[in-house]
Amino acid sequence: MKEKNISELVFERFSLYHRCINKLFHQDNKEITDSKELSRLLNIDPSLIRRDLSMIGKMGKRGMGYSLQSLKSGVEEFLGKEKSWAVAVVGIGNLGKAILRYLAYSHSNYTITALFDTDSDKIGKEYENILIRNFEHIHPNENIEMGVITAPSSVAQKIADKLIASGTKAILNFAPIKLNLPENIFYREIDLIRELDTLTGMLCYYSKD
Amino acid sequence: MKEKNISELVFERFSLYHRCINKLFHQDNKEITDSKELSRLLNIDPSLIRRDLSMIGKMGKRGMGYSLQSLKSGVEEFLGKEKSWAVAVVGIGNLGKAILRYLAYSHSNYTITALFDTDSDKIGKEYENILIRNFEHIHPNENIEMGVITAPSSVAQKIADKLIASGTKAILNFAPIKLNLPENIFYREIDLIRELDTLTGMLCYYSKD
DNA sequence: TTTTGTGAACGTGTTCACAGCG
DNA sequence: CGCTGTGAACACGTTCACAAAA
Repeated sequence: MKEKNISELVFERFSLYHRCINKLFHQDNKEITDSKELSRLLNIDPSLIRRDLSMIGKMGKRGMGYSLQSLKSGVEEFLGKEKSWAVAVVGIGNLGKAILRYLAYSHSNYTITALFDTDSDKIGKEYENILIRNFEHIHPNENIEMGVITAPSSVAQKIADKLIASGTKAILNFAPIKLNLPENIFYREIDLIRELDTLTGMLCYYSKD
Repeated sequence: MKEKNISELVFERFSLYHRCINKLFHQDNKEITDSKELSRLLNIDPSLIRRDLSMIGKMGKRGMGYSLQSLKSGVEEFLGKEKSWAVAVVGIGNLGKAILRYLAYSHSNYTITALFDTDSDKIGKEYENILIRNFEHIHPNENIEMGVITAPSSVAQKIADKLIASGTKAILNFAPIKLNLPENIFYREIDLIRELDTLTGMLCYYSKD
């Protein structure tokens, strides 16, 4: 695909860098930072931070650190934060509403442009001034850039297929089921039970004897 | 702490194994499976599955595969699924409600035993027959085994401190902020913006040229 | 001197390949 | 023979340690 392969872990950390840099710059009114400070704030090894940041160009000045101004713009360019992304939420239960409201009120670069559901009781209603539509009618050229699936597992695959048919290239799935997706779709999943199971598993294993 | 260190990744996969084994056993009424079948269903390399499963004892029969019955009980014991875990949810907004209802209706081994909030408008109300209490009054001996923080970042640290003071040993945090926690607390976090940022970052990076 | 940027070392997690057992 | 269980090889991610630059 491209010159250098970058792992998902790097993008995840960049999201943390982005949040941290913004806090230092806008809240604390700082002008510069260094890998040691970021390390302390994020609990990430300073040399890993330097390695990550060096991927977006030689951002730092030796002996000085990083200019927050230029670091911010570098990171924002890398993460695509200079543009607003059109997000569709499919499944307007409590979780869908939580995400909708969260994105609506925290000023992020994500804009909910469409809501869908499978439930005819919900279809036709509005939520936060956005009409809830039948997910069967997701049509091509919707310009959905990211789809968030918050519907039950039983319909998750159908929803994913519809989204992909409409041109969506990235999916965040909260349904606890393995989706069959083409290779070129970017995909992440969040699975509440898996998180809880991981915690209890560790509790059990590391607590006895 | 113990004889062999097991990575979080292993516990995460065991959660997937658990779900998959239950489907094969109870839904498909199968009696046996093998690493190849599990691999196909979960997209995990069969030798990794065998390695994982071998951690809970020699579960399989060479030439045959695994008895779903005994695999199920082995996995459930490993993940602590034989007992019910007392979960408190702190922050009863849409997200807290989503989790509460999800856990209430999907029969899992997690039971919400307490709800807390910081907002006096919500305190005193009930949700799904559970009283919402002031998080300041989380008291010792609550017997909260896991705490789920769905409150805003600004109060997340205070909540974590209260939970830990009451004896909670595991925390799942949805607030996008680094918590300071003692070493002996098991911790996971879910960060919506980080997930979206990771997707957009990959979209940007791998789509141009 | 301070802090970056990065090759090299290290550690962790996954896959290979096959011996061992049913 | 078929499939598990597992050492050995490999791949990937992180940390070390230091030369280079401000």
